[in-house]
Amino acid sequence: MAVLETTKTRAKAPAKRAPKQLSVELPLGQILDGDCVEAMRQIPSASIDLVFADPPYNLQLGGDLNRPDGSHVDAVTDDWDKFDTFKAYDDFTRDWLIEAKRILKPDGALWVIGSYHNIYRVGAILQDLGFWILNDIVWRKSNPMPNFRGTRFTNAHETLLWCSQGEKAKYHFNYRAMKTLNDELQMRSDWVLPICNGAERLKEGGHKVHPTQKPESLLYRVLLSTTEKGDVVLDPFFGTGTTGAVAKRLGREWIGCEREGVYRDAALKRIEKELPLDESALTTMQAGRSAPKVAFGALVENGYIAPGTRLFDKKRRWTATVRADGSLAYEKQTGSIHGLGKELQGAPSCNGWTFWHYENGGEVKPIDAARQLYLLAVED
Amino acid sequence: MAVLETTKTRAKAPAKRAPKQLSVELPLGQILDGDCVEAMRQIPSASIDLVFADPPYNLQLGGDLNRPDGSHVDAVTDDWDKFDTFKAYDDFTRDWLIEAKRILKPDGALWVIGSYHNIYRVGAILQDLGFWILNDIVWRKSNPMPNFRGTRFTNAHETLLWCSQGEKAKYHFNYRAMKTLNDELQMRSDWVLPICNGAERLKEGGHKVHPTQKPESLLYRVLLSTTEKGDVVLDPFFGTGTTGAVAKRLGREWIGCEREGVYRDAALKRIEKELPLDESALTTMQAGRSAPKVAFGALVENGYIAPGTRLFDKKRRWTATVRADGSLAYEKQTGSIHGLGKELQGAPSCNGWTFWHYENGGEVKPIDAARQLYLLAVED
DNA sequence: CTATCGACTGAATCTGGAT
DNA sequence: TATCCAGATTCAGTCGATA
Repeated sequence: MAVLETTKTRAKAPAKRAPKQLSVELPLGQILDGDCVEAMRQIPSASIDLVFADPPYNLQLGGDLNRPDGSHVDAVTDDWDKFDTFKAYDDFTRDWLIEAKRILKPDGALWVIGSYHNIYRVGAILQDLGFWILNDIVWRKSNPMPNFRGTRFTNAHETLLWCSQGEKAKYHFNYRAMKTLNDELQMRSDWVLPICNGAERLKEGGHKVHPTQKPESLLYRVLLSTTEKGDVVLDPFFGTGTTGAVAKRLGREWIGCEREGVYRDAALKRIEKELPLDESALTTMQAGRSAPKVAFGALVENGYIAPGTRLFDKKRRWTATVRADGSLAYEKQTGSIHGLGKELQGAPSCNGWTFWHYENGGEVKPIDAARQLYLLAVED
Repeated sequence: MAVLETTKTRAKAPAKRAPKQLSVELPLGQILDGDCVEAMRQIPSASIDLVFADPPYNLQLGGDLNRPDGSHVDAVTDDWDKFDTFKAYDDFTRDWLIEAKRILKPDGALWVIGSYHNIYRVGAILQDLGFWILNDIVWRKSNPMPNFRGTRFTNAHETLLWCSQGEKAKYHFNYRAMKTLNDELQMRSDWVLPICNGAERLKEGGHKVHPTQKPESLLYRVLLSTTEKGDVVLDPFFGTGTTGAVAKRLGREWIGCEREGVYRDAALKRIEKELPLDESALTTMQAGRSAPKVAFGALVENGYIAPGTRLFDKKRRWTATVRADGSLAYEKQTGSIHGLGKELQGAPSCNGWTFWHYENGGEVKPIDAARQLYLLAVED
């Protein structure tokens, strides 16, 4: 058993919310054998940063399914995916969600993935348990299996739910990292990713080891968006360990629960081979991630904006003067770049970085341009 | 009140399932005043082909929200979207779903649209009531409102559930029309459509009449995919009548329920102005809609494949002869293009159109190529 | 007449730390 | 718990005015 210091410095996690210097033993980098509810009972309360769950889908497939060319579709018919009634599936779902909620930190988060067969039940139950849905994410499959019989729309997506511990609970979202990943546009709730096949798909003797292996790109985005380096991620339905593999690569700690020995063996072998990204790659992500909190005063201190500089709004309705401490003065009013802009406009809020402009070499630029220059210099 | 003959000839509806020559009075082309559950009680059982419902989402919004430029976001704050608890919302949902199920024909279908705030509750409840989810459809908005605070993923989609009356119930799906609409690819479960704005958005004195008016393109696809001309469509949350307008355009009958007089008035005015597509346009759709069950015999009859032509599989394991009635002969075996292909391969099924090939001008082509030529000629 | 620019808007569960 | 205040934050599209 590894020993984990659960208290970490995290941007949005105030010290009062985190357990104080509580050393707890967590089975990091291990796959717990047996039923996931039993396994999770071994985990201390409020010790996990993220739970990612890919529970059985409760697929109610009828007879065999064949493609138009006669070949057989290898459907999910494993015993672990059989539930007699909605009631049985609901009970099962409630049980594991209750344990997941207990082991999560107050600012931890839950992800669940499912299809229309089960996700509506899972979603309603987790809301009943107090989880607060932050987004539902659509994984739009770029290469889904067609509907061979032409009886319905091609089932081309699956759904993920991202939840905090409750309505008022804190949570972590790496907004910048996601925006960067999406070519400087906000990341949307629909993600286009291919299904897991090719070299990534684990096979044994020509057959896929697990019927519903998830693509690593999916876990990559989940972990990058809602965890920090060093966070502990638990997957109650570990399967062949996609969560563990990506966690290891991204420098996150992981714990799995899995009943099937075949899956556990395959997962351990797979994760063993996985190499963590080196520090520099992770740091680059970190830089993209953390908010560039620059005080305007820092620009003045460092000579990017000289005291006495005249700042004005786009329409030059107001012209203010920069003071040595980084505050602005307009007639008798003074304040921060944000506060003064807000006052003058009578607006509920104002982003001073884009509101105020200055002249530089005959060019008019928002002061945000100076901030960018400063950031570039500081990051080197 | 109009009088409707509920028995119609419909491809997949066997006579035994439809009520026998039962004449019932339905308020076609009318908006029923008042609560939708009360209103639906006036509708006879098993008389409606399709229910499309856009219920309140129970958004549970907090305080005000401003855009980064300081402008105010006009949120949905109407009373009709306010529920005290999940329990209250669930009760409301169960009530209208029970009535919807009663008035639907045995082979009728239900569509519901919602967001993550409500759709998981709606989905679980309709499953509990025996509705059978056929697909969940993701409406991916091409122009959603951004997440102004950078706190979550852009909420860029809404979800629709398409359900039959039960696991074994029949339903209608215009596979061909959807495939045609999607450039000859199977229509997928994710639809990219813009939100409703511009000239389509109903306004009164510069303000939107309804806060959540749905785009007509969405209803167009719903009605075209799962109803026939002349079907009766009921919308329990009629609002400003998008369902009615599109139904009228597509030659479907419609019934609405709506409590708010302002919405009712706007809807009636709007639908009044709507013009039905003329018969020829609808017939063209009809042609696209019904399965292109081109009998292989028709190709033979019309000279696209001559009797006596030798057909063979790709690997030329078998070579069969086309007979005058469109059947094939291989040694002592005969059968349809599909049946014989299946027999020879010992496969559970076979698509004869792609299995069998013929030579034409030195080129080897699947007989599906001949079918395409035939379809092109017939459609003119 | 066209091109450009600015204002406006859409089902949104939309901050956080210090006092 | 309530209040205050510093700081951070938007995409696609329509429409009308201006050049």
